[in-house]
Amino acid sequence: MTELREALKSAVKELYGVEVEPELTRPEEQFGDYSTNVAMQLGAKLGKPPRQIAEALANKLQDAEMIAKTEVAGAGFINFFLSDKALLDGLLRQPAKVYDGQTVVVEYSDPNPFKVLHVGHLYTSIVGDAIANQFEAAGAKVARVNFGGDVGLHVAKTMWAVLQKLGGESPEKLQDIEPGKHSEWLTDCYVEGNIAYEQGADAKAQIVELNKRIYQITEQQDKSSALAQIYWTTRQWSYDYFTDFYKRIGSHFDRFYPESEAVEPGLKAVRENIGKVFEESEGAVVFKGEVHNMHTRVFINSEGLPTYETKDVGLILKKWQDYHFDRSIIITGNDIYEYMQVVLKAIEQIAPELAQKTTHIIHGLVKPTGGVKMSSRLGNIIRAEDVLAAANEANKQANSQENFDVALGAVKYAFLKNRIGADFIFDPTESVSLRGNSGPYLQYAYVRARSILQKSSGNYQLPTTNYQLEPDERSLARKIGEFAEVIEQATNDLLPSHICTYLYELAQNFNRFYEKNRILGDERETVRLKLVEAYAKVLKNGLQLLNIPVPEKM
RNA sequence: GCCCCCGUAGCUCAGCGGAUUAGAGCGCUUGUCUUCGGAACAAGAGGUCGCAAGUUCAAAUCUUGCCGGGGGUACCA
Repeated sequence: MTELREALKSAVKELYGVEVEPELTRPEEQFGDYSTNVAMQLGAKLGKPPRQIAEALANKLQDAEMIAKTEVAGAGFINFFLSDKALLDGLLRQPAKVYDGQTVVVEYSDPNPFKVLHVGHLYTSIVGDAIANQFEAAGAKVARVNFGGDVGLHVAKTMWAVLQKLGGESPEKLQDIEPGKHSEWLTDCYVEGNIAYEQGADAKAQIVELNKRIYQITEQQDKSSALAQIYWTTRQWSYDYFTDFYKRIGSHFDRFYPESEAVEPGLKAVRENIGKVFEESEGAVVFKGEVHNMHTRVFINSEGLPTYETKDVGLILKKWQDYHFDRSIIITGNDIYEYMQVVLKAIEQIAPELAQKTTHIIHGLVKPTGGVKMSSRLGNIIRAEDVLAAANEANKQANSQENFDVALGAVKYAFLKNRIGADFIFDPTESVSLRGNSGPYLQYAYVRARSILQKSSGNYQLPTTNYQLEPDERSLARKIGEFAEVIEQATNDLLPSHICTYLYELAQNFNRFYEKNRILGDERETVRLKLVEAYAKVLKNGLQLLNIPVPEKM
């Protein structure tokens, strides 16, 4: 509520000659629509009793057009009750475009080619989509990017098993693999290769050797040798599998950065800074973290190959080159927190402004319960698709309907409603319930609101003068009007969960209204329809920001 | 050992410096309505906000220590 904030600022200036940036919060409904604690802050500064200051300010603002009344409470809070007109005017306010004209790069999901997508990837994808959408709503030009290891030990492991299965470097034999089974086949190869690496000394040596050869293939852009043909073909299979999956969950990326592309810029930056930022130790190039109270990490290993650290350095430089971002967000699991701290510290010494513009968001673990299968064959991993399948199945059971939009909405909402950072438990049955705090509940809420509007005459214009809201209408209008602030807060805190909490509270508020008040056919139909319309719009808007499907019918 | 994250009702989680009574969902108890597609609604039981100090006019929220759980700690990512 910028007008109120401005009015408050100038009142403080006029009365006390001080500049303040007053804090406005949403108190409990009984205490008003907005509340401020400026009087307490000023009290300390001016050496006057806070309540006295509060009284003076409240008095001064009493007559503003948007204010119905003011109250002073407690130690010196000022509570503002908005006029009905101000409330209705604010109904469809949109979040402020604080990122207007800025470019924000959001990196998330980051699956490795040649491996399966697991729950963790699903989680970052969902969180990343929501955060990217929020920046867009705040006016930013957003680039959604995805980083993945198309080179490295896991690739060599997979490739080793691929060669075993093909009986040598025979690319033509890849045609025998059924197209629908490509990703599954590769996943099996990875598992086999991994076992071989850990168990057999010969295999291990071969895999290490293969690793170097694959680096060379990407470095020299070799597309013709037999191994290169196998590599590029299977790599493409993997990317196809990702693309299909993202399409299914409604994610899209502007750019995939394969690790192989980050190698060169990364190596260059690290090598140029040996002696300055990095140092040689035991045949490797390392970053000494101890001085910064961090871990020491290897950037170039004793084989002369870049580790993930160097590729991450290269990636940040590449992102900068491609986008000249004002802000860069990286979303990963929290197991990588300290690792990323080291990378960012190293970047800070190479290109300080890039580190300063970068924010690393970490999330916890998803722990699925009841009905989500774990693949023991793949090493007790929970695949992303297994989570979706479980939700779909739960939806069939509970709501006797098959609707992937509902299952997907259920999973997304269940993941997003938790504050990012801590681990949480995912229960498919609960996620899909039409009662309680769930995605389908909100989807259904929207469908029913639309249904009311469709049955109506379509006339929901407000009278232009002398309208007054009844208490229940007022309460609903107040809640609807919070939307923009909630979005702003969520973007500021990088917490989509705020949006979930709000949407659910909004739907509950509507329920209470709907239970007691007739809409269609009532003498107050037009005003009420106006509220329903705004409510439906806000629900849709909010769900879309979360990248949750918004069905018109269920 | 050192470092990071987490610890709020029986369960799953919000709240992350402000309001007499710390919230929601599920589960439990009682009541209401022949429902604009119950997405029900109303009332109730249930909490030493892990423990202990400190900072503050004000602490679940900030600081420190401890306890419990998870993660990281040189050539994996």
